[in-house]
Amino acid sequence: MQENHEFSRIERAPAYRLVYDAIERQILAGRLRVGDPLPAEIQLADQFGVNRSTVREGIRLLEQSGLVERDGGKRPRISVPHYLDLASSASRALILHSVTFRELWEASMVLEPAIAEHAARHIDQSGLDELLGNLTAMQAEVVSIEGGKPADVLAFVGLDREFHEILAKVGGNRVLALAHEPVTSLFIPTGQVILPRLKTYRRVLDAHRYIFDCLAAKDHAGARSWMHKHMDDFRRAYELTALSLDAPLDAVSLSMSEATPSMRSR
Amino acid sequence: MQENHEFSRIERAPAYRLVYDAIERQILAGRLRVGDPLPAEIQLADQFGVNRSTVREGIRLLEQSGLVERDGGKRPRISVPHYLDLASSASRALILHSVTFRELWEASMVLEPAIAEHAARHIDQSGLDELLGNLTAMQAEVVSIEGGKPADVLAFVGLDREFHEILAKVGGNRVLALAHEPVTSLFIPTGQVILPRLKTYRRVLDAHRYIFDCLAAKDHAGARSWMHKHMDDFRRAYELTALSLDAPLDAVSLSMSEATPSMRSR
DNA sequence: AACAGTCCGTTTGTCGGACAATTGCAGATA
DNA sequence: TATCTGCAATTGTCCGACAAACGGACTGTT
Repeated sequence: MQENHEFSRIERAPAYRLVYDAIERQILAGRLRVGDPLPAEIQLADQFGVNRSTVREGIRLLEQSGLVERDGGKRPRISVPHYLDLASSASRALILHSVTFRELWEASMVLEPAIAEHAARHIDQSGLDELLGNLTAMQAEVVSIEGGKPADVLAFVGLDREFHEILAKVGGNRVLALAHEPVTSLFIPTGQVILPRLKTYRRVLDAHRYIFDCLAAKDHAGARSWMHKHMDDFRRAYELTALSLDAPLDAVSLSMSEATPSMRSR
Repeated sequence: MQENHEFSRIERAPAYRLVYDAIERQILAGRLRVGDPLPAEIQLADQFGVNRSTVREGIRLLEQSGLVERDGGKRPRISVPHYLDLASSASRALILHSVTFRELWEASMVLEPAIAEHAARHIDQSGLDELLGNLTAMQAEVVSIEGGKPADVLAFVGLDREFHEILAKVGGNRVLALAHEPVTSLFIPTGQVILPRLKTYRRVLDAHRYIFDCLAAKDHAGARSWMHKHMDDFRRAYELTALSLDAPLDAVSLSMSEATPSMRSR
């Protein structure tokens, strides 16, 4: 006969994690505010009753989760995790999970047209100016390439990415922008492979221009529709390069995207 | 006249971050494979030529980024970041950025119908069974509530969330699932507030049932359409509770109701 | 008064060493 | 063979120490 005592699982988290949890709660509860410097390690150690080394390990967890930011040798400050950090983690995770191009493309067929539509509804003059700057830069690239110069693929895909990121930004919906960011990140290395082979530079530029025209005219249906075409083009190009839609994006893609430095500068 | 020397920013990363970078590269390059135990700290310290404490701080960074997993007191292992970890970071970030309910809802109007459509295209019998189990459990809840019992709101929203997560899973698109997860997470606390006030339990159940019927019939257009209605319902309910669409989601929603564990218990 | 240079306390980054608790494993035992 | 036992390896935590960098006060110059 057995006792029917039910013991709940004993959780014995290491002290450094408890430190992390405690500080995280203080931040989320607003008792430690964004921008404030973190208390000195030795003070935290005293308050928690643990060693400074233990506190430091807890702070590393905070640091990696984006809640604490060290700006040079200065005092670390409380901060809010930035989108781009999250997005790059997400991209890395997706690659490690062997996500296929098809999944990526399907997601972009959902997200990108919606983002274009949102952008058309909310864009203002400064957003249009920003897009226009991007378009003229890309135009210059295309003219240069068609003039016989060797294509600066890296610069081109950078502009491509920038166009889509501006769109996500001016839409004013940060949830969509966050969801969209990893998709863009993962498209970039693919674009680097496809563009030099198929030389569809002008085709990309034209698509961006059509979308821009719709945005300027506040034609959200048109923006959505053109973006849809633009994305579908990308899939066709991918297939034309004899790459399988269902092959996982391999680690090579990641190493290439790592080469492009984080856009987060300050 | 100015010299046009361009000095690139000097980056002086601390040693523990270099340790992190080095190990991360080894993992991404596949030289450290998922599931393998991490080399012993002292060995890493020897190889890198730094102190063990420094290595430990680097490992904390890996741990928080999900690349290393400690399973109880055992040797930490290489792992791939799991979706749910990323999603919870994303949710937290969105709340800290004071995202509004409107943004959340707009994103869900994009993602959820698309996910429902995908699910209708790809669902198999086991997925249907899983959904059916969820539906019957929710049905039991609703019957119990309508019978006069006090509503177990927590259990109900848990089932609600489960329904949507199953949908995202059976759709087979991990990019969409990942994008979807934070949205679901953030809807939950909102649901907890709305449901007891408006008592729309049966309405939710009915919507889920309609969606299920469409999935069973592989009617992807119907699934999309019903999900669209379901989401729109949610917005209306939100408005009926006199909450503003454009107020930021309160940080209270996120705060885990958990007492501060004692650090000195040792 | 505005400005630059200097000094000093504080804080972080890193080191070395130490020890208890736990895990994994190999050898001993029934 | 299956189980127990003891040892080595490893992690978590502590202690103490010191160089380097930062912030701020103080001083001297124009």
